[in-house]
Amino acid sequence: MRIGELAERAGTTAKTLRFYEEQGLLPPAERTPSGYRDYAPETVARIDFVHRGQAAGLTLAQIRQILDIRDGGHAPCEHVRDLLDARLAEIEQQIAQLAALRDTIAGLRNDAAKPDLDSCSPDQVCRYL
Amino acid sequence: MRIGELAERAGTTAKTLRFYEEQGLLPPAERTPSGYRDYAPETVARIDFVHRGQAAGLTLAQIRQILDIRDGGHAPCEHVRDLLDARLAEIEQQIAQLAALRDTIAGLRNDAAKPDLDSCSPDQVCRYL
DNA sequence: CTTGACCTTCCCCTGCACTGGAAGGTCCAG
DNA sequence: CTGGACCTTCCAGTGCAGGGGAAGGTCAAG
Repeated sequence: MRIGELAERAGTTAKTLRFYEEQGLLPPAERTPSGYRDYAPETVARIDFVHRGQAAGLTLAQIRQILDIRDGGHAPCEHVRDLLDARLAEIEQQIAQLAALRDTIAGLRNDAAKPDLDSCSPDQVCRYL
Repeated sequence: MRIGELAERAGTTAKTLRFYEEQGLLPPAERTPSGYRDYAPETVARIDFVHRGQAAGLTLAQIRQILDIRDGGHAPCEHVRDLLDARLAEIEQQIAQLAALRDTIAGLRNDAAKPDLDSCSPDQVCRYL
């Protein structure tokens, strides 16, 4: 299978697949005599795994780590569990930060709606901020 | 006031202030005869405004728009209100996406804890993903 | 007179995950 | 044999908000 077909089957682009190879997410592809990359059908599953990892919010570098462990013949379970736990903690923190930001902005927005603040003071940039 | 002092007073770095000038957030500074930038004390307030805008999650480009309007002699209130409203909507969406991602990951993590999945299947990369 | 702190411009680098485009090679149908 | 679809490598850029560091000018203290 050539790179274009693989890309289509895996729902991505040829450009991205070359990038993945460069980043070590895909092993260097076999080549036809004329130099075209030639992929085994199973490669689709590997790309799907990359996509699932991305859907879980992992970076390509983290996904690469998992694949490296697996390619080394080991089970990456513990590592993956740690990564997922770390992501969970990060996400909770991000949500908390965004919630705080939302409250801040909502407060600014509210203050601005007060009737006694109808005029903009000329010596400040903006009464909203 | 020279750039180093201004940076310290405003809680930032000289490098960043030159960057802000380049980006149009600060007007081109006055220069001493020897070419040093020379700032009026009020400049601190402008930089503080930039920081408040950032704290509200606005990009430098958006903050620049506000400053441009104000520098043009108009009140940027409506524009700022629209920006804040847009930010609020964005934040809500980001929170919702993160919450969904959190649930996804927590689900994966949970599945992995099931006792009947103790062994990693050798034909998949990882049972967690 | 020299040292050291400060300033100037200039260009490149960071992280993340790609994307665009140029110049050229290959393959198959008509 | 020609056209077009596909492939190759390599270089460069995207967005965001700066940071690093070189090469050189300026200023006040000792």
